[in-house]
Amino acid sequence: MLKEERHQFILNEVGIHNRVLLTDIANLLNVSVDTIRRDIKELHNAKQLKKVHGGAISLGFNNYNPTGKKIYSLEKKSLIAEKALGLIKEGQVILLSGGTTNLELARRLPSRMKLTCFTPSLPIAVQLLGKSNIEVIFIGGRLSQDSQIAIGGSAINMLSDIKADICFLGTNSIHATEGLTEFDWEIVQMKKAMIHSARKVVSPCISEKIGSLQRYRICGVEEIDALITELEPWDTKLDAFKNMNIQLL
Amino acid sequence: MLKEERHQFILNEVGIHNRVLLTDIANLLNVSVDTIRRDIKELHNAKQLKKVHGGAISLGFNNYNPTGKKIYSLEKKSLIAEKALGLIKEGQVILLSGGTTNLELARRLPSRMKLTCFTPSLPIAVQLLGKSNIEVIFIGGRLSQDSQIAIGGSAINMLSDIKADICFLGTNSIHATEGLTEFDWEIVQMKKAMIHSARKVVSPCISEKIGSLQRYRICGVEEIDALITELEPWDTKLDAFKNMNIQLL
DNA sequence: CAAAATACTGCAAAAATACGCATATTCTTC
DNA sequence: GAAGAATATGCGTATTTTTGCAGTATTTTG
Repeated sequence: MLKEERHQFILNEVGIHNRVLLTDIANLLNVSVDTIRRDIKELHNAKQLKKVHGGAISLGFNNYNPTGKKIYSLEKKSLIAEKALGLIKEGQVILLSGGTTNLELARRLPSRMKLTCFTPSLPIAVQLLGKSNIEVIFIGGRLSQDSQIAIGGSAINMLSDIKADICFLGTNSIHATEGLTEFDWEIVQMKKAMIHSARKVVSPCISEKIGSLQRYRICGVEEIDALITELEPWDTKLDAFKNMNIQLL
Repeated sequence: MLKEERHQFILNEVGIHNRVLLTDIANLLNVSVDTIRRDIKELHNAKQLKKVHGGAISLGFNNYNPTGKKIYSLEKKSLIAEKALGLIKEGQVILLSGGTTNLELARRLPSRMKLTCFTPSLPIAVQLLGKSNIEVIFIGGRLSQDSQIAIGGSAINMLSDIKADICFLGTNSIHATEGLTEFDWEIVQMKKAMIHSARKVVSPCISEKIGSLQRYRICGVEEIDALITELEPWDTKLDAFKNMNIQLL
């Protein structure tokens, strides 16, 4: 492995987690701690990150994201993505809908776990293609310009041939009694199809979206198996979902 | 093997994998490491890649530059793309295979002409999605990591439902008597299917690729309707194709 | 404060590189 | 064509870079 590659890897990790541990990287890349230490020292001198005792941290966390609001949302999505990772097991077939939360999840999929991923989302496919351990299958069809996912009969048709282990179904709105709703009719059709193409449906959803309502209905809350939010399990926002035979993470 | 060929090969590898190891390339091409070292040094000075200890890495690896892939042979490819544009008419359905030349073509598609584009190529789809006048339909399927296009039965199946007006079929090698050939078997199957999915097949091809030969055959030269190169029509390299009932641009 | 974890230093082996030079190949020029 | 120039390639050797290891110093933590 080239030194340059290690540098890229470290910077990427720092970019995602905002911090890295010396020993973790050394284990991950199968090189000695000293090597990583030297790498981090170089990157520190090049002002690409900040060296600290035991590892390194991102130096531009506040500088990179100008609006404090967005950081917050991104942090939530990171949290959700990390929780979602725990549901995935080696060798599984997973189905990823579009959305930024799922994109965060895709970025974090571990690079040593063999997986098969189906997705109709262009940005997610691009992200996943960068990982050599993941077999990516794109659900083809007409591409929607604003959501960047494939829609239409052809895509739904392709979905009908799939039975994935888990579907991560990003959603715009979730409501305890009204269920999951969407703004776009075509996307609703896609998501309905995706639900039928997986044994287990998990919905990653930041708390802002809880309780909101859109024009069209995808399904009831009882049709999904788990809801992942950034909240702690005892948060009152989740009360409405608590006796609904649905896993809350 | 010519030096230019090696340079192309190296740049291609870097383009695909973002990195190359000196020793790998030397083994692959059966030349000494010194030769490759010198090649990489030249390419480094020409700012086509970045030389590092042990190999080389892509220039745009860490800068977030999704569009500016690589500038290799760009002028030639631009010329070809411009010529290809002349074949496209308002309202047509076009089918674009993968490859950097087609990517250039996609980038140049006029933003006022209504078009429907089918493609199995991830980067091309991303490019086209930016243009609001174009309806993009992605040919889904298993994504090949190297070529970033969808391959396999599912993709070929989807192609069988299409009859486009023109197919722009990028090719790795074209030979007057041996026809179009490819390195990868799966991609050959895709391209065969694409030929059958269009009324007219046009092959954009930079002159370096003329006369070269790969492992597997896609089709004979007589099966394509036009060949677009960056050369002038009277160039002697094209002599072999001149009495073959094929349009030369 | 003491134990554990982490950092630094010097060193040696291995790998990669630079350089000079001999040989082979290609390109000119006549 | 053929001689000569220019370029490209491969090999041996000296030099530099990288990397892991061991010993010692420093920081963290309970």
